Amino acid sequence: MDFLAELNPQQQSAVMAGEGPVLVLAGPGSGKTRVLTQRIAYLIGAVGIRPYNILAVTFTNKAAREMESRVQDLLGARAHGLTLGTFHATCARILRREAEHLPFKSNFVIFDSDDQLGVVKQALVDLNLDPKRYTPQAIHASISNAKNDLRLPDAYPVQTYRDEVVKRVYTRYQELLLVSNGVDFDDLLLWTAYLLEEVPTVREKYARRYEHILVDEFQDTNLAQYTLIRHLASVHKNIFVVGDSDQSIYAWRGADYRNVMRFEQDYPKAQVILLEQNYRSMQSILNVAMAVIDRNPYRTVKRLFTQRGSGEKIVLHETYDDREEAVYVVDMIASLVGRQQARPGDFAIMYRTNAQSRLLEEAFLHRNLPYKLVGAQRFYGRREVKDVIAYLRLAHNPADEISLSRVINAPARGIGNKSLLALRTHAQKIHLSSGELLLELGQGGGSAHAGAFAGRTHASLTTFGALLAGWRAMVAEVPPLVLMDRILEDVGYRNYLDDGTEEGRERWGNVMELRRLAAEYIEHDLAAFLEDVALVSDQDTLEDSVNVPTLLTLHAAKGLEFPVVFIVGLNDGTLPHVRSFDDPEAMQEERRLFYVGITRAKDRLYLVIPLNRSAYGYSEPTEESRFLKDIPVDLVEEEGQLRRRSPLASSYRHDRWESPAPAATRALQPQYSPGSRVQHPVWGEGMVLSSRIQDDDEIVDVFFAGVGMKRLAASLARLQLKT
DNA sequence: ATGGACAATGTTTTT
DNA sequence: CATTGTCCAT
Repeated sequence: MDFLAELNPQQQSAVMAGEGPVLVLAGPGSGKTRVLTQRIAYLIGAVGIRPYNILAVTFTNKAAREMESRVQDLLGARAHGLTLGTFHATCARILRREAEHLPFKSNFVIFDSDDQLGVVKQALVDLNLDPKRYTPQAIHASISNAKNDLRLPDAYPVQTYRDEVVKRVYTRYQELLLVSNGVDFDDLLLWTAYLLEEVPTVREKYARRYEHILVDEFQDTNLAQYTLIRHLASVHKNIFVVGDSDQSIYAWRGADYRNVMRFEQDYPKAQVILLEQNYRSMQSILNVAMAVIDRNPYRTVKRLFTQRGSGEKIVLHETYDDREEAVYVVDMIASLVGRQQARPGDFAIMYRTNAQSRLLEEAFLHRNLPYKLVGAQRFYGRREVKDVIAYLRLAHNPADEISLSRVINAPARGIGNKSLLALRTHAQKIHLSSGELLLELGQGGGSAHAGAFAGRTHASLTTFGALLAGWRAMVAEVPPLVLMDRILEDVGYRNYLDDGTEEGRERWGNVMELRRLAAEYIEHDLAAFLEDVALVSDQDTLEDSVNVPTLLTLHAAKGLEFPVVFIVGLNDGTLPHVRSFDDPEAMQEERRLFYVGITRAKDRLYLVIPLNRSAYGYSEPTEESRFLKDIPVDLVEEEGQLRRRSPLASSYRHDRWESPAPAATRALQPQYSPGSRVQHPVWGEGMVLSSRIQDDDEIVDVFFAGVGMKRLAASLARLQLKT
């Protein structure tokens, strides 16, 4: 196969590795997607493995699509039958097929994060717990962590009283999901792992089928994912994983890069292949990246090198505040585009938190320049979009209580909280779900339950039930689009949204956008549409055909590359985020996040530091990101000196374990604290108002009676502390 | 049952 | 500050 000639020796040995487990440690830009796709092509084209017997898993749909199209390019129709998809989608498919072994039916719905929060709230209500004391988000995070660790409610470890509470909520939460015939994201993995573990016939079936398994972004797997892969590979043991611990940025979601080490333990005979050559970035960018990541302890050092050339210095730019930062970025882009040094689509602007996109968007809008923003919930999180999806979900699976309560009164049709509660109570009494009871009412079987509801309530419920029954009958007969149109028509959704205001028109526009997406599902049914909609990731919404700058979080940037990258908001508290300060592990992850951002850049990199940051409407001075201090000064070009910069590392040093802590150990402790009394040779006795360490000295503000406030350097002013 | 007004409360990252 | 939720008046 001639395509092998285009690979370097390491890539070749990965692509053509023989049977057995293989671990590929791939630095950024080292062509790992290429290796994965070429290996699939090699297995099919040269080894003669049937596509049907190969499984390749990724984390995002975008990555899956990318691989799919590259495999297509290499093999064309010969690739037909290959299983290639995200972890979640692959698991969903297995679960639908094997539902008979599971506590839900194969038309289960997938609850998104909003729904999940709703279920937690409901569980709190059911258990009479105060949501003020136990915030649903925090409880949900604990539940999610447990699931990622493969712990069902019964096995939830209880050490504190809070654990006890979480355990009860978790139990109720699972009950509620099952009643609705629903699963959450974590369940997709959890149930699949459980299925493969507990049902040997099923495990055998899949493990026999998948002669070769390939896993992308292996460092981001959690225990559930690791376990299910292990089971799937249990017969043939041909498991080929690609990852980079330095790019592990999802620990908060249960990902454990130690799975890389676990892999080496579980498969001691695994071949390990290191890909270090970078095909993406200029050397200057790689040097900065290495300077930053080398400060992390306990890592395999990778020497990133490229043949692309040394490249320009990285630009470090300070601005007065985040407003000005946004203006600077947009101006710079406009000017580079104006001078024809780059195309608008070459730029990406990356930030730590989503909230930071706002000022940037405003700056673009202000200059009337287009941009695109990565973020799915910007669309799928909209009320109107969620409503329409909920209608479809309800038609698909009437047991879905969450969707039911969402749409039963939107638009208002006289079924308020009271009526809904009555419906639920009565349904429970006769062992039906609310949706099933509604259907029964709608199909004319209403008289049997007439006594259960007040006249008006009964009428409204019956009317809605009849609508639902009509949609339900259509589900199997017509494409999703037709059903959707019928629903919109039946409930008068357009009138409900379009109130003549700009906002109303926009909302209806969003519904039409969803309609366009549904229109693509002709071959595939409603179930497929709902599943895809539930499993879209932020990255998936990225449209790369449009030639405009991209705004995205550092997390969303993983796996992407851009000619020119701006990383903004480089101050302590934002890039290492405050919430990571007291946790060394989290701190290391912040550093990796910065590293991921840096290594997205192909040609030029701009690091922007706002000296003041507005939070809650107020502007506050900030310190620059501590990570910047690790960048050797000769690698950067500084701009916008609004204040004296603290020195960057004077040269590149390889003392990875000697953390940049010397600054802290050398740092002086303040000798004077506010309120203490001091004696000055000239001004007499005074009281210390404040004191701070600056450079190598202590600066003390002292108030002297009859003299006023004086600012003194402790080393010069012969102050004496009075006891 | 519905909608408006005010209060509280909160900001990490997302399949 | 901006969103979200809760309470109250219609």
